[in-house]
This record gives sequence, C-alpha cells and structure tokens, in this order.
Amino acid sequence: MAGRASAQAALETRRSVVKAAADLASIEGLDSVTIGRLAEIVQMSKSGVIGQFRTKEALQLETVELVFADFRTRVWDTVKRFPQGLPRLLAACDAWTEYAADPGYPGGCLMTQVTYDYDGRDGAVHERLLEGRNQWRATLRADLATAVEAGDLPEDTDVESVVFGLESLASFITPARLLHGDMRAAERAHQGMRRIIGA
Amino acid sequence: MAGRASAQAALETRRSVVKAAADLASIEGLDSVTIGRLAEIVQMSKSGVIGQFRTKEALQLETVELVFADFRTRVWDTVKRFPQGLPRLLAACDAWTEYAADPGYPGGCLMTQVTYDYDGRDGAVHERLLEGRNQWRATLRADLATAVEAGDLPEDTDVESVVFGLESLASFITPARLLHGDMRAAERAHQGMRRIIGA
DNA sequence: AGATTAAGCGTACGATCGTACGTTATGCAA
DNA sequence: TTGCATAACGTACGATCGTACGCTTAATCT
Repeated sequence: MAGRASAQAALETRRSVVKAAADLASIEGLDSVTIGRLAEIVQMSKSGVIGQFRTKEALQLETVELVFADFRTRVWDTVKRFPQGLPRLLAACDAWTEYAADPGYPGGCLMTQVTYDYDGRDGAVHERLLEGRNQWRATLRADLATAVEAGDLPEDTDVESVVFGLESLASFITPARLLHGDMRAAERAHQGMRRIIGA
Repeated sequence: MAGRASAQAALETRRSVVKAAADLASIEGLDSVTIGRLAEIVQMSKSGVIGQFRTKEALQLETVELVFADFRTRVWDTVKRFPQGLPRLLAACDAWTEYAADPGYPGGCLMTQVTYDYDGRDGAVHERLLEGRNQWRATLRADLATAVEAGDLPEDTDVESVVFGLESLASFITPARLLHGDMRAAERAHQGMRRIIGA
C-alpha cells in the first residue's frame, strides 16, 4: 500500500520507526542501529524509513527524545508532586531505580546505554544528551540543597558528590542485571542511594 | 617491506594492532572498531591486520585480554600485597578510582566501555568479560567477608550490595569526566566508596 | 472533478564492511 | 645453499552501509 498522504498515519509510522530504533539501540547501541534493519523490523523500504527523517542523525536525535520522554513520564511525573527537598529526593530514588530495572526496552535502560555510548563522542546527540541529563541533575541538586537548608541533611553534605553517586548507582543497574544476572540490582542501587544521601 | 618471518617482529605487530584497537574502542566501542581503520592507523594493509588474528572476534578477544592485563597491572598488582580484608579493600578503592580516572586510553576507561557495550550481547566477548569481572568481584567479596569477620565492618554488612555500589561508582567516572566534564569524578567516586563500605 | 501534496517504494550510487585467496619476500633450519 | 614456514601484500568477493532520485499512489483542498 504505497502513498497514503494522511499526516496522521505518517506520524504513526514515525513513531513505530523510533520505537524500533529504541528497542534495537538498547541492545546494540544507538550508533549501531541501521536503516536497513529498521526497515526490516517495521516492514518498510529503506527509503521509506529514512524519508521520514531525512538523515540518520535526525532519527537518532528523535530516538533520544523518546528516551527523555519516557524518563519524564516514568520518573519525573511520579515525583514532581512531592515537596522539593528530601521527600522528593527519596521519591525520585524509588521511581528512578524502578525505571532502570524495568525500562521497557529489551536491552535494558536506554538512557544508560546512550550515555555510555556517546559520552566520548562529538556531535548533536552528545550535546542533546548532555542537556537532558543536566536538567535532571539540576533537579537533584535543588532537592539536595533544599534538604540541607531544611536541616534534613547534614550541613556539610557534598551535593555534587551525592549527585555523582546517585547517577552511578542508577547507571549500574542495567549491566548488573544483563551481565551478571543480578535480579536484585534495583534494590541494591536503592540501598546504596540511601547510604550516599546519608539521611 | 613485505614478509619478515621473524616471530618477534610479528608479535610486535600484533601488539601494535591490539593497542590501536584498544585506543579506538575506548572512544567508539569495541564493536565499532574496524579492520580498515586499524590498518590505516598501524600503516598496514587490511589483510595484514586480519591475518594476525584470522577473525575479527579473535582480535576483539585479544583486546579484552589487554584490558584485563592493564587492570591487573594498575590495580591488582598495587594492592595484592596488602593483607586481605579492610586494608586491601581500601587500597583497592584508591588504585581503582585512580585507574578509572587515568586509564591510558583516549576515550576513557576501556573496562567500563566494554562492559556497557557487551552487557546485553551474546558471544565470546560477553562471556570473557563476565569471567574477568567475576574474578575481580570475588576478590572484593573476599575482602569484605574478611573485614566483617575481623570486626572491621558491621556484622550486618550486605556484601553483595556493597560490591554493586563499588562497581557502580568506579564505572561512572568515565561518563562524568567525558560527558559532564567533571574533573573531580575520581575523588567523588572515592568518597562514595567509603560511604558505601561504611567503615 | 481536478490539482496539489506528500508517504512510501524501487533502484542506484559510492563507500566500507569482513574475509578469502594467491603472491612476494624474508628469516631460519636442514 | 637449498627448502620451508610465514608475515605482509594486493586484489577481489558479496554484503551492507547511508543517501539521492524519480515514480506511483492516495488523501486533501480548491
């Protein structure tokens, strides 16, 4: 069935391609995702796939956007109603570890995968990734600062190091699960987070 | 200069290829390393490069072997003289974070890179990686168990979760440095490790 | 109804991928 | 000194890569 000019159907096509790209990327890395393999998965021609995005980098960027959207939905949306400070921080630890343990992608948490894939590269994906992660870091920092001000955390709390620790623990859930077969990775990460926060 | 049959010279060639592969892999991932690019770097023909290893997977495995050798030299060899238990564990934290911060590869710690690249894949590299990492984990577990027995750590220490925490923190040094530009990532990891251990 | 727009297809391109093969040149053993 | 093993070469192969182009077809708008 060639050539339905319905903008709505096209949008659905885009989404299915991006979803397939995310699935593949979670296993092999976003940079190893190939137009040809995507075309096979979504049962389209290569030109039909790339035609939606004009360039591969645009497809990668839209995939990253999906990752952020997922993270926002699964983590931020369940936490934003909590009062800023220690309560929201602890709620974030819950939602965050839960998300990393069951991210909805076959190869584990795509946020983690993309982070380690593009940390040492240049380009638009690297830049967008950094921007998105910084937004989350800012939230964590705000919660920590508020918690310290409120007296819920010790005065000498090293905010930057705590943020580092939380991100570390969340990021190791995927390899612990996939490589070492650790099915309790999420709860270990959660336990570590509490210890790092030191509440 | 084609065809020197000196086994010694050939060994040097192998090493230079593997070294180049490690350098490249630290940036783009081991799976993205290409015979052609390696040939360019070491100034050889593609067939000359692959001829040393017969297959690309063999080259990848030998590269992983180099990574383990480096880790052994830089971390294990500097801590193995310490008495098993808390002293060796703390020494390991020092050497480990130091290594991750300055691994000698342009794209950061290759051990980390390979871990996140192959955690969700099948194959010989995945298997070898798991084996190598498990060896290190066994050492950490032994130190923790001894430390608990000796009364240096609390009785209720969750050994497995502490191991998880230490590996997490070490693994996030590279992305913190490369992505977020955090030049103090190693000391943050070190600080976190002490907290996780809870000594 | 006719014109316009755009989704998706098919084909083709130049590059590069990993690997196989035969050749050449060298060092070492007989 | 002759013969053998092998390091490295050059070439070639089939696949696959990302992308460009033109065509067909269907939905939308005048």
